[in-house]
Amino acid sequence: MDKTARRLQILSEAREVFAKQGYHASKVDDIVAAAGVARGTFYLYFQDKRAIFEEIVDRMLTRVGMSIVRVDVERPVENQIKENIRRIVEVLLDDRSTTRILLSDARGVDPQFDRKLQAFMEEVHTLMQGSLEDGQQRGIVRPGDARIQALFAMGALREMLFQVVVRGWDYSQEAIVDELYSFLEHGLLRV
Amino acid sequence: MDKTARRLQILSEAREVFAKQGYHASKVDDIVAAAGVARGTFYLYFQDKRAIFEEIVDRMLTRVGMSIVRVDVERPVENQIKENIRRIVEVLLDDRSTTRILLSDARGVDPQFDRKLQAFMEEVHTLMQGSLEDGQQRGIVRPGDARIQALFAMGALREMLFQVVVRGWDYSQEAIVDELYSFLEHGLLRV
Amino acid sequence: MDKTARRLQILSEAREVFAKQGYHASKVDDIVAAAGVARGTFYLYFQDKRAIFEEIVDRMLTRVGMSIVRVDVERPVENQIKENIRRIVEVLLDDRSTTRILLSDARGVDPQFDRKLQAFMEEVHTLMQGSLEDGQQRGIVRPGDARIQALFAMGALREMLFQVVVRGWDYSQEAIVDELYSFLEHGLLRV
Amino acid sequence: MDKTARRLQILSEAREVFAKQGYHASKVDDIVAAAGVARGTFYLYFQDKRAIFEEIVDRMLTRVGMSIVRVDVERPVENQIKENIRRIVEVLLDDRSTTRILLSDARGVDPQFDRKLQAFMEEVHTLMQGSLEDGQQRGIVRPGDARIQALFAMGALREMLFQVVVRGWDYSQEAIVDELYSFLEHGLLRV
DNA sequence: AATGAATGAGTTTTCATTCAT
DNA sequence: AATGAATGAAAACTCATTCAT
Repeated sequence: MDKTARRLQILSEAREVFAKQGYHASKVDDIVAAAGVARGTFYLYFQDKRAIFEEIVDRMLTRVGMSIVRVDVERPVENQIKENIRRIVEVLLDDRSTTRILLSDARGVDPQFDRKLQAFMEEVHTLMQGSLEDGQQRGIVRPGDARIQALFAMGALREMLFQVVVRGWDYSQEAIVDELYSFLEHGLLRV
Repeated sequence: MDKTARRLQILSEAREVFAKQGYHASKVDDIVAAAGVARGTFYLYFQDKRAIFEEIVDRMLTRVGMSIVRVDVERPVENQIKENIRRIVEVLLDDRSTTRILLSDARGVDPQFDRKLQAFMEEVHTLMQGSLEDGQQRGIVRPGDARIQALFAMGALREMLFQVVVRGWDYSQEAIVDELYSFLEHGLLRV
Repeated sequence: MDKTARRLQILSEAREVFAKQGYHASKVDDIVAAAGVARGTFYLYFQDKRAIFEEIVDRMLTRVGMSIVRVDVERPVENQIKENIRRIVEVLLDDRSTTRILLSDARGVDPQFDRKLQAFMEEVHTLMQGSLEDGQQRGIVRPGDARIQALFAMGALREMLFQVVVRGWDYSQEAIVDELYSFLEHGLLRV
Repeated sequence: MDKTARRLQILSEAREVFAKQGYHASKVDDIVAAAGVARGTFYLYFQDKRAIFEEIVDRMLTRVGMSIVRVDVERPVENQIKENIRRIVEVLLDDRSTTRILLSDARGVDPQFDRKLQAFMEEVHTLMQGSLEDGQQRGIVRPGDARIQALFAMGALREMLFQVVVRGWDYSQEAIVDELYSFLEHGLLRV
């Protein structure tokens, strides 16, 4: 087994351990036991427990970040928004363990890590807010505080994914996207 | 200082410590230092670190739980929903430290605690889902999967409170309720 | 046993352990076993192993430093030099364990510690060199490179104390001082 | 590269590493990195870390030992003493890295090694003491405790070499020998 | 009731050494 | 002979909890 494969293997086992027990309850011993390697081997590939956790999360953040495409206001916006949601959901569902980590151990690992995560969320939020403001000018998005609109959309998505990934709700990617989009479209009250 | 007062004082200081640093980063030392009592004294009033954390959260969960009033389908529903949101937000904003704890250390304290928190959220969720289903039958709530509608509403509220309480966004209780209600009412796309 | 006493006790036991085994071979476990306390207790009083070692050495360096009195060139110099040697020897023989540490583990503990020790030795050296240069001007000290003269004197003293303290040579303080002084006075060849 | 050359190369690189960082701070990793060989290769040539260190020191001790010539009391003694000093200094300055090791990591590597070093020093010391006692009988050396005279001479030499090799003082071999000899001849006080 | 010194189980981390390739 | 991945024993250090005063 070459270095890269071994590294990925440990990373992958660590992901499962973190997903199952959470960051603090996961001991390096649990990880190496899961990976079937000696304790020292772990430190051959990763600086420490925090580093491997960070790498797991970073990889996912990068993938999520890349899945988001800036909305082109020259073209129809609705579909682009829906596509963005679809891609984000796809990436997150593709690696449910990491998504579980992301949604559960979001805070409390350590202050520096908290800041990094917050920065990412703010970046996504800003991106989304921009799209919504564009949409408002073009009359596609309802007027109002776009910052909050973006926030609510993220909250709804987050909660949905949490249920699916952590609680095991059985919804397909398409169903999730449709439900979310429909919610964003009409709200829930008829009035 | 009598027993009850001393107990509350430690509880209160612990709340601040947990709110600021999170559960794991908060050491019993930090708590007793903040409360100005000896380490041993802490254990006269609380079983252990987990117990005081749980009590802080439990009290809040109880208050939130009590603030929710079952929607009476015989009377106009909209206002009752809005009132429920208003009361929940009021309770949560009234004790921002605990709310911060609730929204940050949601998981990872220990498996038993995680389950308790989950149970509460599910209870609220079920309650809300019931109201929405009532509303759907009475034509007030848009048709659709009420379970998901409830979820989205909770996610939006949760995210909003997180920003206000953790990130320091400056919104009044009234503004929060209005924004949320308006979002629930119309969604964000105009279409 | 109050905090100060306990601290001193651990310090004292650590001194013996370091003196007997050297810094690197001395484990924190050895120290706490010698002191008859639990491992955690050690860390209650000292930051870490390096800190207690440094404190032991620092205390001695301070005492040695204070035992050195600047030579007053207005008064007869010989006696003052002899008195300085006497006092240094007295301090060092008074705590043979620490002296053993000082002469054995002089280097290799860690770079920062090495620098501190070197700085002290240079200070003593400079002081001595100054005295010798005064002495040369007053015709009491043989002409020559005072820097080297000071160095040789220190080397001779160091070696003598090493034998007495580490190898167990049986010389009284007075004998040591006399032998050293006599050596400084006449050298060893008759020519 | 044949076995002997490879062995010498590793030995030589290890010497530099030990000289720079001291025994304990030098990791096998540092040595193999410096030598440009794989970790396993190191163990093909040397039993363990202690063995290579010991060999480096042993070689030097052998050379120093061989450089010392027993003083022939039938011939003029002074020159023979000076020649001995000269040769010792020559050998030690010829390999400054090892000399640095010898003067710095004098103790603390491990008990057995400490004993070996001590044995060597005692041998040299005994040799020198013998010469001085001869010299005393022939009226060339000042009367007194020859054991201590030998010790002081060694201390002075040791300190001088330490400054030159570790602190970088710039003295030629000849200057070192002259200064030391002159010190041994007259001491430093005029009286 | 209160104190705070003491405890020691539990974790992380390092690094000399081995061994399959 | 050489490699370097893997090993695991050995240390250091933390901190929730206890208990004698």
